[in-house]
Amino acid sequence: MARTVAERADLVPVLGEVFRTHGYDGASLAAIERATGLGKGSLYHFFPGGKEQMAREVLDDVARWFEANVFAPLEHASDPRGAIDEMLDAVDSYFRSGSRVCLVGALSLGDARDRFAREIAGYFRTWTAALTAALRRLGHSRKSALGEAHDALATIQGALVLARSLDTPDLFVDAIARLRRRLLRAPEPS
Amino acid sequence: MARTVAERADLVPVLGEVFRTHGYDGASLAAIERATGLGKGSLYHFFPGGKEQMAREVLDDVARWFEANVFAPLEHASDPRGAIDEMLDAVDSYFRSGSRVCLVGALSLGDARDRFAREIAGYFRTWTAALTAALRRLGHSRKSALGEAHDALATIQGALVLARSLDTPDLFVDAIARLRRRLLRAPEPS
DNA sequence: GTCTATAAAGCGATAGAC
DNA sequence: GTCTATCGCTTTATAGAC
Repeated sequence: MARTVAERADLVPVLGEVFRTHGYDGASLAAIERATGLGKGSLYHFFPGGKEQMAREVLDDVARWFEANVFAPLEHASDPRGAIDEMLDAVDSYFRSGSRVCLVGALSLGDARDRFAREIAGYFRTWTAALTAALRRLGHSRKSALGEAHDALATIQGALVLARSLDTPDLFVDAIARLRRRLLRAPEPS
Repeated sequence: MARTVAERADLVPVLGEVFRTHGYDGASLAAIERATGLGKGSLYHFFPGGKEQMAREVLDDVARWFEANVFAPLEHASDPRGAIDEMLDAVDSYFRSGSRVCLVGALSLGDARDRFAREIAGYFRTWTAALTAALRRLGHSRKSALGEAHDALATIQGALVLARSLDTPDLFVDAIARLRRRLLRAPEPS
């Protein structure tokens, strides 16, 4: 990670990995210095707001990525089946087939949750809405679509926790495969 | 929480709530003193190993509770359907219908994960095995039972994350209701 | 068994030289 | 833009009086 002159743009992803693996409290400035190869001076030059600003920009970055690669397709694609398929591909690649943990989920526990409550809630709320819309277009009732969407998001989040806890990323891949079948099957007639 | 003489037995649950809500890093001794009403002197008298020992005993306590109230029934009850039903009731009441977070899940992220890797993995592994056994007796194939068990645990963990992130505990209750239907329906013929 | 005082280290953040 | 030095505070943990 040695560098001469840092650019803000490629700094944020590195920060993301630090918060992802250590959590907010655990991501000490010492760990951030180590990961970025920058001293406190440089870090505070880029992020005058300190650690909190760093985390906030990382969250923004994640939100933008999901907006572009997951939420927008779900809401606007002409083919809802294809959009859900793409969502699961994107999710699998984003979470590196289960060897990466969800940053938003990681920040949703402990004291960080209060600090970033709005951003965290927004992330899950937007995702739920987008997936619900796609499921409705697939023929689900309002209630059924919302339930399936909640279950899908819970499965993804929970499978990440399980995969990491049991140190078996494949568990996540399998869960995504089952989730794909579940989401793409025809809705039950109501 | 004011008290005159503390007893070790009713100290552990209080510690559990602190770790649950603040995470391991966030659970400072100051917060623990506040919650227990005890000074450092008393705390180190009961737990010479400090914070790590406190967390370890809390994890033990949780493991024992699940062993008695969830795992054992799943493995030995004559009626697997009834056992699964009881499991979901126990889970709902343990997690206070979604307003309580999973301690094991909370410790599975960040640096605490390395410290308690064995205990965390054991918790999820035992639960998976117990639920898989019940599902097999319900008629599922080995593969189908394992998949359903993983999905069920992921749904529970993920629904807790979602419920807390969106500050809507009911989301957890609904997820448990759907999970109940899913687990108790007849296995697909293979 | 409980307290206060204190040590030693780590924390986030700032100042100022270059 | 990057660094080092340093501040002030909090952290975990220990010592010793009661």
